[in-house]
Amino acid sequence: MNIADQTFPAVDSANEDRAQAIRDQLRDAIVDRRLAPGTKLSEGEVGTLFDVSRTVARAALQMLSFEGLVRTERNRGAFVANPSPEEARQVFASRRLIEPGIAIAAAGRMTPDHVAAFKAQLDEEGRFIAERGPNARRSEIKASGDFHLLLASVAGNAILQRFMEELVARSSLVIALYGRSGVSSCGHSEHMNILEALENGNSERASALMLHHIDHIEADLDLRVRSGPALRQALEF
Amino acid sequence: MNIADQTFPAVDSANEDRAQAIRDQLRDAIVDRRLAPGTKLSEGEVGTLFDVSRTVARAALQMLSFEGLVRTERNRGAFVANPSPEEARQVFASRRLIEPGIAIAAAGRMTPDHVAAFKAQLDEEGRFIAERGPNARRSEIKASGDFHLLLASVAGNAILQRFMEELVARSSLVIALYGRSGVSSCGHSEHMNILEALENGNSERASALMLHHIDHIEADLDLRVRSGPALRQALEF
DNA sequence: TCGGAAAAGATTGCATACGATTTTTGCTAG
DNA sequence: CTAGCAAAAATCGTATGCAATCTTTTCCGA
Repeated sequence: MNIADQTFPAVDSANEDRAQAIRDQLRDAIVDRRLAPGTKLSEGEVGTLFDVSRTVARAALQMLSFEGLVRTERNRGAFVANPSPEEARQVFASRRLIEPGIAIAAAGRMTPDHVAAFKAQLDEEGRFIAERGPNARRSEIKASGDFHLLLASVAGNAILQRFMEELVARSSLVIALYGRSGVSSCGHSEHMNILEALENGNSERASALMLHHIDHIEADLDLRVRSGPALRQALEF
Repeated sequence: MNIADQTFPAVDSANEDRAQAIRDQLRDAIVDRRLAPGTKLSEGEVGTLFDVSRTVARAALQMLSFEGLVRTERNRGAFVANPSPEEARQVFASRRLIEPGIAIAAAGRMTPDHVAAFKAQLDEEGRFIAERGPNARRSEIKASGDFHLLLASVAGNAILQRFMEELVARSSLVIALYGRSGVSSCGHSEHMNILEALENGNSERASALMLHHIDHIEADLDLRVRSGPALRQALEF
């Protein structure tokens, strides 16, 4: 897949930082799997696509590199990250550590508005599952991640929220690379159970359900190294 | 305090990214409190000090801004971060969530080499506590943070390790702003207790001790807003 | 035909230049 | 002497240019 095959909506929020807007667009594209792992993101190309100079494009790529979504090699350029199985395990180990705690924090802060937001989120999730086709599948993965991000925002800790954004984005990459298939519908019902526990203020149950949920997501991955890892890395795929 | 009052050793690791080297130097200076919260870090000044162009200096400042050590305002510049009490609470809430888990992971991976490294680390910590003067106090805070970073490295999760680096650095800022005084010697003995539990492979105890340790550090802070928060912010101090 | 070296091309790293925005300075009127 | 405004200085945001490095192509000899 080539980045030039993609189209990006114009960057509208003019007053804000342009680099940040470009980063957001690219991140969405990566998380949505419109940009496959390993895709080269050259500064010039990104700059041309978004109609900015290489300076700005470079800044956007640097941000993505900090988030672990892009890997940069000196004098070679930036590529959509290609997480190794080990990295994948670490992503999920981090989530197992953090998300149950986030669920507990969120359980203590749920308002009716929050509940409504979750319900809307889960509705959308359900719609995408009902649909078929690769496009719906992408949206489904995205929506599934958004549930976790919504939870993090309710928890009210900006630092953890930012970290979760990174972990969810990287999880999406990992699932793209190592996912088998039929996890998502199962994940949907788990999300609903978690919301139920949150509504009831049952933080312990929400936390436990979250832990199992993460385990289930990871269990759906096939983290065995496929060919020789050296070969795989040499071929950059 | 003015950044120009500081001196920075020359950037030696030539082949590596210069921006990264500058970031490391600046981070050390911030964590060591040689650069006080609120200090302006202008691109030009940083560039001149390290003998690079503004382009490189800007990249270094952008990195620090991602780590939360520097706050940048559009068209105004970069300043050493001035975390609010709320931010401070979030930093420690994050640490309470993560570090006990890191202690458990580390307990299962301790080798004799690790134990030796910890002993050396604690020795150094003890030396700085024995010394007096503001310089020793700085080193003491730094060494105390290094204990937590060493633990994170033993835990073997690169993602969590990077996150801990951020949290420890931000904690140092918070302590600079809101710390009372006599925590560190107490912290030293707690570190030794944690190491003992780690050596014995008693992960539960290490985890519990870590949690209490973080509570103690936070309890030593005075997070009441001093004057009107708006005024304080307006004065940028 | 194949292997390898050299040249051409592409891309990054970095410095510098210029317009835009903010901050400071200095002057004038009250 | 102070308030307010205008000009000057400083600083940032961004584009662009050049050298260094990497990649690809070309060409030549075996």
